[in-house]
Amino acid sequence: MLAAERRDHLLGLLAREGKVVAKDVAADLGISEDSVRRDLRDLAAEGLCQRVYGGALPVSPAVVDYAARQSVAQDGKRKVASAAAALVRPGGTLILDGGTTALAVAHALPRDLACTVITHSPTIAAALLDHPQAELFLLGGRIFKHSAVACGAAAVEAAQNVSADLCLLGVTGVHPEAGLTTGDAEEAAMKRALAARAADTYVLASSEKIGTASRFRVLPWEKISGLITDADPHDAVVEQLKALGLEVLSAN
Amino acid sequence: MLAAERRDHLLGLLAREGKVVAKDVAADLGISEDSVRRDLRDLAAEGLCQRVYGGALPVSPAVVDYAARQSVAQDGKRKVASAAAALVRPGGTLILDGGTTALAVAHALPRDLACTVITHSPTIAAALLDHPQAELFLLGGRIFKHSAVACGAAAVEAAQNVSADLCLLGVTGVHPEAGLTTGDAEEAAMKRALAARAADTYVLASSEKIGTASRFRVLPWEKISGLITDADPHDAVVEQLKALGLEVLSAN
DNA sequence: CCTATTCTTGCACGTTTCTGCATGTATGGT
DNA sequence: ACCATACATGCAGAAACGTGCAAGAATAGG
Repeated sequence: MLAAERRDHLLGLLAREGKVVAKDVAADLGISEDSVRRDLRDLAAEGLCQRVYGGALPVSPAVVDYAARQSVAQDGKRKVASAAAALVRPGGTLILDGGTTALAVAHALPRDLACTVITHSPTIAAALLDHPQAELFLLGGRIFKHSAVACGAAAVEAAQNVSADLCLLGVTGVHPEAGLTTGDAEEAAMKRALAARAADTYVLASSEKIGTASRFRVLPWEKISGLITDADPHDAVVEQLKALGLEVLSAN
Repeated sequence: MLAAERRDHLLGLLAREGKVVAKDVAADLGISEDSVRRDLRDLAAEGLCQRVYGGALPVSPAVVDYAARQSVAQDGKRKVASAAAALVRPGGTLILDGGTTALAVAHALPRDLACTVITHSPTIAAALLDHPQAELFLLGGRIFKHSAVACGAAAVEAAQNVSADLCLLGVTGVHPEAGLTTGDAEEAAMKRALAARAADTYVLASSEKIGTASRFRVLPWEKISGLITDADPHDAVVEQLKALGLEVLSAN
């Protein structure tokens, strides 16, 4: 029995029966309950199920679909996400960008944290629906399919009407010379609009983004408060960034 | 029996029957009354029910509506949804309301239909992400957790800037005298705003909604083009609606 | 091809959480 | 005022949980 088989089996059960009981599955498949629990824990960490005492329940289909397609669960992203989640203060207002790293942040937020979350990503909004204390505000606009977020003039305009303590921004490239970059001009504009509405802006970038550049500049270094990454603090590029005066928070 | 299942069962009872009697539930599920009381206490602490001597009552129509919608996923909605999906013309613009019936419509739309979909539901937006030919426009605003849609002043305002050929509206009650109703005032206002922006508005109502009324009026009969339901066309209430001049499309 | 390392899996242990019962108290009806 | 029922609390057994550990499998490196 391969681990991937177990995972599929569990996801199948969740889809077909709406629940999974750890004990039953263990008996059915002839494996230990510990393995089932471990699998469920991992699936829950990826946002593919909701862990409950005794087993697990499905999360909303939209979230599952999306999370299954993207690999939210890469270790680097998870580390960055929990470091970022630690910056969110109870009662504060948070602007959360789209993208898988930001989605990981949403999953890393404590379930009963009382805060306001502003986002242009329907996926992130869906992921936070079960946070009873969280106030959600969705920025509307034309949906860009490849990144599944609202962008464009309407979204940027909607962003003008909010303000927040903290903005967590995902980018696809962090390069000492090219700066913070992303692959789409509309997305870059949207990120700029979001960052402009927060007192502090931190950029999330798992290690593979460090030292790379995409096509469109998002922001100059001066506009951001810091960078959160799991890259080695003594990495050459990271050292360069620090030399530019950038605060680098290590997520490890 | 998982704790979460008991919770769902209780919420379902609250929604369907409007009350829960601790003793009866304990007998039905074969668990102790103490467990039921504990669950009800927890639900009340989360604001999902109102604890009374001997059991519990629903706290607000909106919550009840949502819990009920969560628990049911029946055939009727699918029938209504595919009948509604057939109204959508290629190249057209569709306003899709939130709610599970509307979500079913989203799933019923052909995968490569070229059309523009405007919605205030992040869930529906997420469901349509894999329709490559569909243009999506999301109306933003404060997210109402109970129904997982954007409502409130910002959302209504955003709706003013769109227009469409067709609006498909879900409601929780269709009653000859009370009209089209739903459980939450903000949702009702949002639905009104959506309907006002479309040339044609059709109301989706699976059979169990027919003849029932919720607390808030959405629209008068004159404002809608027709009703799509899987109820028996010779049902007494349906006949009454037809007598009012309403076009009733049978989904079967 | 062999060895070292990492990963996975199941087991054992201590800890936490749940659940039903028993007791005493509070509530509502008669 | 009385009684039946519902309630809160404490308790104990059971179930589920997390963690550390060791044996085996898979992988990487020589």
